[in-house]
Amino acid sequence: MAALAGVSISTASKALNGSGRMSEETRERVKKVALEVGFRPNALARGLITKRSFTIGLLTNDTYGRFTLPVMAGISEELVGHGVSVFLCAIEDDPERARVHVDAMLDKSVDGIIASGKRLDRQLPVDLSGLAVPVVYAFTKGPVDGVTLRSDDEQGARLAVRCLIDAGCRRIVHISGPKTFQSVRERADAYRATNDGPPEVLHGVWSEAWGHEAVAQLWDRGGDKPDGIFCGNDQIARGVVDGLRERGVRVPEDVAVVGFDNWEIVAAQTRPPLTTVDMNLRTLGREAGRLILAMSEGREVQSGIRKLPCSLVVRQSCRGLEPPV
Amino acid sequence: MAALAGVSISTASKALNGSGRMSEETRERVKKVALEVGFRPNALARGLITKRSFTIGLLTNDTYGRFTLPVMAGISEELVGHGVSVFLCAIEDDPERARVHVDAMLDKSVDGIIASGKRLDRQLPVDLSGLAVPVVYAFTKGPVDGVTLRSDDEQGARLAVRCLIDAGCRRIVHISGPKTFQSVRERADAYRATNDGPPEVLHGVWSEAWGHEAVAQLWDRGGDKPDGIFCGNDQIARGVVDGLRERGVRVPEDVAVVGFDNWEIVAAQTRPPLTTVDMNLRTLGREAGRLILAMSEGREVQSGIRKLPCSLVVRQSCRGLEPPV
DNA sequence: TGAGGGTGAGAAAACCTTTTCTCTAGGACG
DNA sequence: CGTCCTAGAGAAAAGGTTTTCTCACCCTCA
Repeated sequence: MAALAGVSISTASKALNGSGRMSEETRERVKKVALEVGFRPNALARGLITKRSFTIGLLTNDTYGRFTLPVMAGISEELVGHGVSVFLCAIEDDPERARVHVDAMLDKSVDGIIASGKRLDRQLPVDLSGLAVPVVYAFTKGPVDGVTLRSDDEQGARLAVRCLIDAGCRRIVHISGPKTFQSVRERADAYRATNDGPPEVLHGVWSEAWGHEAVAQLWDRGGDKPDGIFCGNDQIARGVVDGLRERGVRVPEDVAVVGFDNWEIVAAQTRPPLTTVDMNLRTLGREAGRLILAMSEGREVQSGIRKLPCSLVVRQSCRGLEPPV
Repeated sequence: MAALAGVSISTASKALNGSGRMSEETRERVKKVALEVGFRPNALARGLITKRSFTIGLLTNDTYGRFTLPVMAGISEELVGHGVSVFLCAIEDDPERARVHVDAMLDKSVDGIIASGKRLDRQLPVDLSGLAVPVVYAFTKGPVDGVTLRSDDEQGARLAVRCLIDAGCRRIVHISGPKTFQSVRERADAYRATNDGPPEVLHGVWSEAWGHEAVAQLWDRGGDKPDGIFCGNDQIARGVVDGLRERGVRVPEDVAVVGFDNWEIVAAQTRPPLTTVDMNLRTLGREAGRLILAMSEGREVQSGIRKLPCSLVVRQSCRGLEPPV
């Protein structure tokens, strides 16, 4: 113990924590010695008395980590500087597993829990309200009186449609996922509100195959072909782009395409690479971290839903405004 | 405190932990009361005295989580039943960040650290040897005297090549990633050893584009065309399959293709879906969990490298043996 | 009947901090 | 010269467990 190097345990503690009263000289001396011997206060003992463990839990049902991973990165980024570590608990959609994980976290007196998921309109299969610790819902549905963070899908969709319009598209079609998803409806609504031309929305599943098929539907029927396609996610967009290429339709010259999600592995590998909407999940994670920290420190945080803006990542499938010559 | 319901604190503790001496009746009574009042022993206090925090840290530099996520799932799956929670620390490749995370974990007295990564031949940018806690290296390079877990890439590659041979391929080419990767060399060696026909290995980068280009190289030159292609990973395989389809070559009828990684999002969405080698990372994670648990409990674990077998996931790009009629 | 042994259970120490309280000097002030 | 105040630092309690020690009691055996 660093106290061996001059002072009592209590004085040492106060010196290191900047509390208590003592001469500046004593304080400095203690700090110096602590540094020299590499003193590490035991977080368990500290937590026992301060009631703060500098630990939070992240609960998610997103198996692929497509959404959770960026969120996690943001949280961690925000919190590690405050000495807070994050428990990651992947509960598939199993209430039992969720319960076990939550119990384990509670046992460890986490300072807070962040619930995260893969859908904005589904709750995790576990009830987190009424827990003794604060909870933030990030990219998953929370209770009405909870603190919820989500992406602004309408704004993101507007971004996408505007990009197509700016690229000169006159007839834009929206190919999206199942209508049962709230985000699908929101994006479609924003599409309808932003689009100048005749609106047309095709619903299917979240797969490349559906993108293909949708293109087939559009091109095999008579009548006008679209010159711009706004896709509900990047997988669909990839299917669409592949489908178009196979038909000899050039992207973006003949038809411009915009995706949604900015899932690198899909968006960047598409030929041509996808222009797509990024939900800024990392930023969302940072914000979640900031909020849970505030709440765990007892600061009051306003409940309700916060929508964080999306941004557009311009690659080659839609270039938007031509650069001024 | 549950002790209010009958006995002293010490007796209660002993009753719940199955230690100490007391009548069976007392023990049962305490347990019953504890259950009724939902007694939760404080893990901090317990950890303070037992020197076990029931907490381990997972350190990874795998940003996409492609490898880490299954490993993590396995670890968690194995450990949650023992009441152990997992800190996930994503350090890009930043030694400074790694240091901070490791310090945070050490402060929290983790019972062990599992180091994980995205390459079998690269160490994490932080030195974990000489730490007071046990360390297991899972899917990343560890020190020679460390406990290391990895996939058996040679065996996996043999599986792939055999599948092609069984499908009747006479001329199999191996299209893989950069020669600087140890796994690339191992897979290539296994390919050469298993393949009957003339060996041909093409090295490039880990991308679909390279798969395309490799197909172009093979088909645009004169001479025999391969009838089987073993790819270094699924992204290359996807590029290859797409390239073949665009040339009107049928998969698997004309050319059978096998990938590596079983990265669902790529393998399952390819047309046709990829037959590919799965490294069983979840199992690897479970094993890592089992080992770190053993080590944290003081049980001796033999150091060295353990290779875990891969398995073949048969989809449609190579069907292997035709089913007996 | 008394000694010795075994059984059941509680007391208390220990784990490592933080925090509050107490104590000692020394200085200012009356 | 005595009193009061303050600065500086240590003593001790508290936090919730586990674990070792101790104690009381009853039973057995001589």
